[in-house]
Amino acid sequence: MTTGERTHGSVWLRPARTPRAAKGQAFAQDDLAAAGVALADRDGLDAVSMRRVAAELGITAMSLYWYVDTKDQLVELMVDRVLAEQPVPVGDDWRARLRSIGCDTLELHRAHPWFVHAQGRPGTLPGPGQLRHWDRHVHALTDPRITPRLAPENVTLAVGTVMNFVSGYALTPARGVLTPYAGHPQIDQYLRDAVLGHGLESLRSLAHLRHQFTEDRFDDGLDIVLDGLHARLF
Amino acid sequence: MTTGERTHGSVWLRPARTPRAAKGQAFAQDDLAAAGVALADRDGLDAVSMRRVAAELGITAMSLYWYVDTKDQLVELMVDRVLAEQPVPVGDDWRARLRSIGCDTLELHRAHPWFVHAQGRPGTLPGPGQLRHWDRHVHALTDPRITPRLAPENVTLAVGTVMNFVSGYALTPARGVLTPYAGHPQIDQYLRDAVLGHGLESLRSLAHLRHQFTEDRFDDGLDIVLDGLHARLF
DNA sequence: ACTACTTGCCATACGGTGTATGACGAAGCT
DNA sequence: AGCTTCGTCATACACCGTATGGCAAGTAGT
Repeated sequence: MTTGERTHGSVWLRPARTPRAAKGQAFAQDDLAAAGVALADRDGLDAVSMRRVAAELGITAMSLYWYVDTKDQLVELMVDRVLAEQPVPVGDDWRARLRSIGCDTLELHRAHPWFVHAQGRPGTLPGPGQLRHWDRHVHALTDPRITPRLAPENVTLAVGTVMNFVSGYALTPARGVLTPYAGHPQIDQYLRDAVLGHGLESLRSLAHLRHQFTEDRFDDGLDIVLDGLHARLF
Repeated sequence: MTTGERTHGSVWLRPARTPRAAKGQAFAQDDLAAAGVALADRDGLDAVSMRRVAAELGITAMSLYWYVDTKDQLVELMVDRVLAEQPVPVGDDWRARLRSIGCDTLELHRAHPWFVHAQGRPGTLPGPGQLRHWDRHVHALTDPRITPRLAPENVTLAVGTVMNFVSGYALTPARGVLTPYAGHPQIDQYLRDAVLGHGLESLRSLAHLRHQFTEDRFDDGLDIVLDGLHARLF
């Protein structure tokens, strides 16, 4: 115990820092998380560097290592902080509540576009915020006021399937790679040449291509998943 | 046209490099992509640096900028190369073919765990490999030998929903954050303390928690999505 | 054959990154 | 008083992406 043991694992396994609570300006881990989230929301995940987060707090980069072993642990804190503020699912039946979960999660991704890339890194552990988040989800589907009673393993299957769909949806930014360029002639030209030049018969019509890239049908996809859950689990 | 115009956009918009084809060792863009893919498969996406990719090819970092404007463009090439080798979907009906698409994509993610994080970066364009990949998918679902005829926008909806589910599934590595630690007493301790300490009633039983983290039910989730497509589109 | 230009590669340099090491004052306890 | 712990910091190192400019070899024009 003479020198600090380097966990090099999850933040949540670090021995808890008990701030003196009396003097000097000492931060909580959540302060670092808040600064990181603000930075990432504003300038993207790549803008989150130890030096910048530290500057945001008015200290230097190396001071952060008092609260955290590693930059990855800081990201872990950011992820947990964002999950902690997720609302509880609302609705009168399982379908409404699962839809609520899906929509809330989509909004999370819209508010924090970096989240999908920070989430679930290997070697991380669910923090208190994420555990509470999961607890809310499980509770929403096992609430006795909800009509059909589900086996526990099917609760996680239902939530997981919805979450997988939403995460996958959030992974492609701005829905359709083309949206920012829509109508740019150079890109139409490229696509036309590529499709025609390689004999891609099924993509022939550019209108069809546009569709492939551009469409934004989150609600339809979510309905499909909910229909599938209805057919298989309820 | 005196100096090189910096596109700072997609690789596919770069004026095509016409290799002398005669002398000196000149690479194709695909050679860079192959080196990058090999590196990422072996050591992860963070290990893909300009210097290392260059070393893999026996040249220096700056030489890569002859073939590519930016490291992001190199990643774009890697993504396209991986998509180009995807197999054509097999099966006798739409359901089998969509399942084939889902399973092939899952295998892609298993073989190239970095792919999910490299895919769909803003400002990128679908390359020839990805276009061919999409063409194969559209073809698989519009093949006249397949029983129900689908509206074009529903073809993309079906494929997109399956892909979103699979991508979301691939996003959490090693299925369940806990797998690598399974049974590690320190982690059981942490989880128990966290759940009990915060009064997370729905997560009370550790067995349940285990389930939440550990389960690997890709096939069930895919079946759910396919059921939903059946209910809504067919 | 001489020139002019293009191609492919490289050396150097700059500002940024994560973090290892060790020092430092201030506060608390004995 | 002395000692320990807390929180912060300065310095340093290896690595990163890439801007700039140079250089040898091959091609094209005359």
